Amino acid sequence: MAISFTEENYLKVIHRLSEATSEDISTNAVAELMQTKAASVTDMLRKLAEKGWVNYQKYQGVRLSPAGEKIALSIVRKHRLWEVFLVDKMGFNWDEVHEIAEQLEHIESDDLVNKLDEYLGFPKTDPHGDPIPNKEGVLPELAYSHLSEIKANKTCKLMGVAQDSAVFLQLLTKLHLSLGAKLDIKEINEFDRSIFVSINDAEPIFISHEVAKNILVKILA
Amino acid sequence: MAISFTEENYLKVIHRLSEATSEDISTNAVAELMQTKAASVTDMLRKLAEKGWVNYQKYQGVRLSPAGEKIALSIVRKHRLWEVFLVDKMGFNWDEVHEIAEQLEHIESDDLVNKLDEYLGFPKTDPHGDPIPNKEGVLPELAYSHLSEIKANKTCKLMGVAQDSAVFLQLLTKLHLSLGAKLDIKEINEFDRSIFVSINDAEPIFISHEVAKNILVKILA
DNA sequence: AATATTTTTTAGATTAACCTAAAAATTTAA
DNA sequence: TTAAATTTTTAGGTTAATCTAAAAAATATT
Repeated sequence: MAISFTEENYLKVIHRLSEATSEDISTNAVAELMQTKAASVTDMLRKLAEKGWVNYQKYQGVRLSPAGEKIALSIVRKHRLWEVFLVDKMGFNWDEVHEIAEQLEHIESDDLVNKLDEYLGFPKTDPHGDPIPNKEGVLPELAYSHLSEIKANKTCKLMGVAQDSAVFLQLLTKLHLSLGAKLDIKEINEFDRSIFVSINDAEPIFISHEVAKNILVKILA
Repeated sequence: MAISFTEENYLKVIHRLSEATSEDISTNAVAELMQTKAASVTDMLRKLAEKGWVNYQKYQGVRLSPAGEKIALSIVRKHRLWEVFLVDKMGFNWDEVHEIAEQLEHIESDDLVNKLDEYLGFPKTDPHGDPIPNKEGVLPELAYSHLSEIKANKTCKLMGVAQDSAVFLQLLTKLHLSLGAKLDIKEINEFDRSIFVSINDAEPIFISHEVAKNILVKILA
């Protein structure tokens, strides 16, 4: 069935919200991420339900149907593969690729997506550490922790970020925090939960709790 | 000023029609290429004129303004660069790339286009031999002849095609006619202007006038 | 439990891009 | 040079996606 860019974006947003909770997604939550009004969302949810991509009962919130989930995952797959392309092949920085990938994710050609996947060497994650669904829509489950939850004196590896905003990513870059970096938690300050951390064995630096919350790591030791 | 995909497609079509003639372009000609009705075209031409991208007086036909020409050339540039990418990097055949490039040509990022250009080695032509405008919108002028106009006993090189349809390109592939092939015109048949031509010194084959009309060549000797 | 607040939906408009049918202008032909 | 044919435009509608304002339902508070 034909699908518009707008419909794809709604499914993507509902998918994103669903990852964070097992509850039904509220109209307002969708409206906020779609940068539109609740009334517009109501209209669209009815339409998506008619097409069989979401389960929606008025006043009850919405969730993706299996068909809708499949579409959402294919968009996520395309978005993340294009991000890898933009960084690895085009030489963009990780904070520059989101908007372009938002456009590229709507290009329709299964053949192209799979060729791109192969060309990039079947990457498992995008430049922000987010997992890339495979051809069948299966998301590799990467159980990472938030840096803010790690105990002092632990060593871990920076595997991803919980936020793609350019300002956040640019801050990480300024702090020399990039994917794969080795992080030694030297000290956690009780006052505001800020931490001192050594990046790749360099002099420890100071990181706010807010930043640490958005950094995903794998514990090494 | 903001521009929609549809507006971009209209400008592209007007540009294409303008290349073939110095006359103003008729509403019907645009309608046919846009696969829409003349009434819709009239509406759009008025809008494009308001935005300053075309010069249009009712009943007088349309032509691109310098601003419109600039936009059209940037779309052509993107379309052709993406075609090179699809063939050279993704491994598509030349008859498979048009539809995908029709989508990719609307991706908006000057930065990406210029990085892509560099990544591809600043190609001068696309996989069909069509010239690629440079960053400034300047089209390298490639003065090619139609194979149908070449005299017997001449040698030439296949530089491009005058048509991108998949059926035509697939036929060329079956006949072993690909970009760069050396063509020796052995004989032109008076009956229907079909020709016998040897491709890369192989046994001469028979080619219809209709095919020859759509093949662009550079005369070697 | 009744009321107040918040959330969501409905009702009615708007805009872009399209359509059909009819009218007007232009071009072609007798 | 008038009439016929064609092309183009106008007039009036449709659909998708949005909006505002008001009504209805759900949730929270006293």
